[in-house]
Amino acid sequence: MHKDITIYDLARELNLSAATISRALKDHPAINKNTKKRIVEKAEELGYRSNNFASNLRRQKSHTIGVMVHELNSNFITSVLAGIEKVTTAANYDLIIGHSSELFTKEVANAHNLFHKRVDGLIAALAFDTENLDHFEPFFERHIPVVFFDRVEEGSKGTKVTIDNYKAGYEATQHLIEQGCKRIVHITSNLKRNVYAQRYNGYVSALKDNNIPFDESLLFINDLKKESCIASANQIAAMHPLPDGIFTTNDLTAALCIQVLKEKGIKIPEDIAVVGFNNDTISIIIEPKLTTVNYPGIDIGEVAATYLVKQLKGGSGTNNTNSIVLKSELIIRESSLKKDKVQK
Amino acid sequence: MHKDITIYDLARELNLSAATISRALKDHPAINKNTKKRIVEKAEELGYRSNNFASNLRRQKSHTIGVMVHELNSNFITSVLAGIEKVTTAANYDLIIGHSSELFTKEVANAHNLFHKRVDGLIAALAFDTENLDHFEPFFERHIPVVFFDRVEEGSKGTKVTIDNYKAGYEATQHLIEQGCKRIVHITSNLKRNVYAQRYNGYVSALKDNNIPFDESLLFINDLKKESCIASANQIAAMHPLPDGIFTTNDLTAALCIQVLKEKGIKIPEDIAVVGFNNDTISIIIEPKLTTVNYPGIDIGEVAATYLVKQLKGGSGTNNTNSIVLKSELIIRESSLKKDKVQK
DNA sequence: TTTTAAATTGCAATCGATTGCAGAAAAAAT
DNA sequence: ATTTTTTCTGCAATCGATTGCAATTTAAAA
Repeated sequence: MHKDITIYDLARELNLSAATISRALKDHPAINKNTKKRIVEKAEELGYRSNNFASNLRRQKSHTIGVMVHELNSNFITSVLAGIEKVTTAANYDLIIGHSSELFTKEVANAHNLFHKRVDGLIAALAFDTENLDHFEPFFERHIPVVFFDRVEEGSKGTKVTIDNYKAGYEATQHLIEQGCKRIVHITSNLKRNVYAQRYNGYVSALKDNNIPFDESLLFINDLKKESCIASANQIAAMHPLPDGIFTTNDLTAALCIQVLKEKGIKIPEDIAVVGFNNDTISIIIEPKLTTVNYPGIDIGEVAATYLVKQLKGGSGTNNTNSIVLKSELIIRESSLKKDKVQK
Repeated sequence: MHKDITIYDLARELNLSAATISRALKDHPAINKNTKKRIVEKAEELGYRSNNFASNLRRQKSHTIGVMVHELNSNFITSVLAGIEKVTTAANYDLIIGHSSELFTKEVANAHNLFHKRVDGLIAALAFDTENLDHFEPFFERHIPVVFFDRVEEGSKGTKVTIDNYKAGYEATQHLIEQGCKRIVHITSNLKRNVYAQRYNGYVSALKDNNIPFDESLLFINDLKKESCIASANQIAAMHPLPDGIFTTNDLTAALCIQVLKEKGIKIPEDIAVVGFNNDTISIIIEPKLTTVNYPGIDIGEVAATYLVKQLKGGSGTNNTNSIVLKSELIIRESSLKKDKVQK
């Protein structure tokens, strides 16, 4: 059985004090260069690994950032994680990732767990059915900085990093209108979630600005699960007159709609033009390729992490309630082009 | 600023010793029931949270399991994670997830990090281009149990949880042959990785058993990146005579092939039947829907975690080199059905 | 009532790294 | 040669929970 080497072992070997070892290993300026070198070499030789628990206990810092996401299986989320990782790695923070599978209860459990783990800061996107932010209170109380992204609660404490979902929704709808659509379905979800609410608002505004009356029967709100989306698609296919455009709040929904509608002999985009949201992989697999809103996950992650790290290092006022809005863009592909031909 | 409550605070409040508090909170049998109740209530009241660092330091255990995966954005991996999570949560272990983005260097860094974090055990799938397992040596040396899944190194130490990739490859190929295919392409990757090698072996065996000569020009080995797969698909489309079947080692590759081939006017499955691997979401989005091998991620995760937890609790010999093989199955959809009509 | 056994609780050391302060040694200034 | 600085190192307490062993109290047995 391997025995772990501690700074005391190194101290004994080198006839120095543990204090000196400790300082040398963190490159403390007060330690002589030669001494430092000897220590580092010895540590290497004996395979020393510092004990985080001891260090964290003493310093009352975990040097760890908690990340709470609702799912892992989307381009968007993995991109966000990549962005976060890039920044936190550079800043020498560790990550603990918890995912809620879109369940409020699990989100609460994750929050408790990360709190218990004493993360120094938190980056979080809310679950689908999160009803309140009570589980974040312990963090707020102790001034542990929290940065929300994507799914955000408007009035809450903490920093928020989002895109302009209103604008994205407006542009998607406007694009459909420009393609000649007059009866545009919007499939979305729980309007309590900011992302859906704002995209919806954008959709409504675009209609209004183009003098198209809002028709409640064209609004579909479901839980975005596969079965629900297929059901919605079937409903749409059965409508008279048929809608001529669909704007969905994510790509899988759009893809499923396209699939169902095509099976019923409805032509995409000729009969119905479709616009999704997120720019996931399936948007280029589905046929026709999906017009969608590119949601820049990497940037979101980087910005959120950068901001959090800044707060952690700066030790500044942590209860500031900033909002950071990044740019998104409509990517136009075949699924919505009624008029122009696609540029290959 | 909130001050953290410690067992000493509780001890003072209740006129007890810290030892008693500690024991009561972990439900030690030697503590009187009433005392226990008082302590638990007080802890609740004051918002006590135990300090993991102190506990881990003292017990020399992190009560944490490290998970190393190559990617997060596949059905398979997220299913595995779900399976792992289910088991470890029940057994009261925490998880730290590291993903290598398929990079050997990052896998090494993750291993070091998890080692440094002193995980009690490890569950890992190798990265695409992992060349050796030296980075796992520190775990082996210290008898920290390691369970590999999916991407595995045949002769290595540690437990391995896989499916019978040979059989899966054989069945996929056999299915294509039964559909009348004679010139079957296999698109795969680095044959040093067990999963690819075994599927390839299954493919070769099935050909042999059906007296179809192996044709090297039908074997495509690439890095499975989007561009490479598209390139391969283009090559395939240009072949004379055209192949009549394709068996790919993952679903995205299959989907991209279908897309490219369809664009060239090649009919799927009439001209070329296609079988993928994994049963990712895109397999039902692509048109025609993709025949594929269902890779039971949840089961893999559960089995791997269960085995690891057993080792951790049991404290048994940890260097045993077991192999666990789970069942997989071919899911037949439209993309490969040349003969029979699809059952809707 | 005394003795023995069982049930509770406390003492004190331990895990390993960190850090304020003091002290020693070396270098620079007078 | 002495004083003043500067550089470097060590002492010892601290972070909070755990646990072997001893001590005390209470219950059961004799």
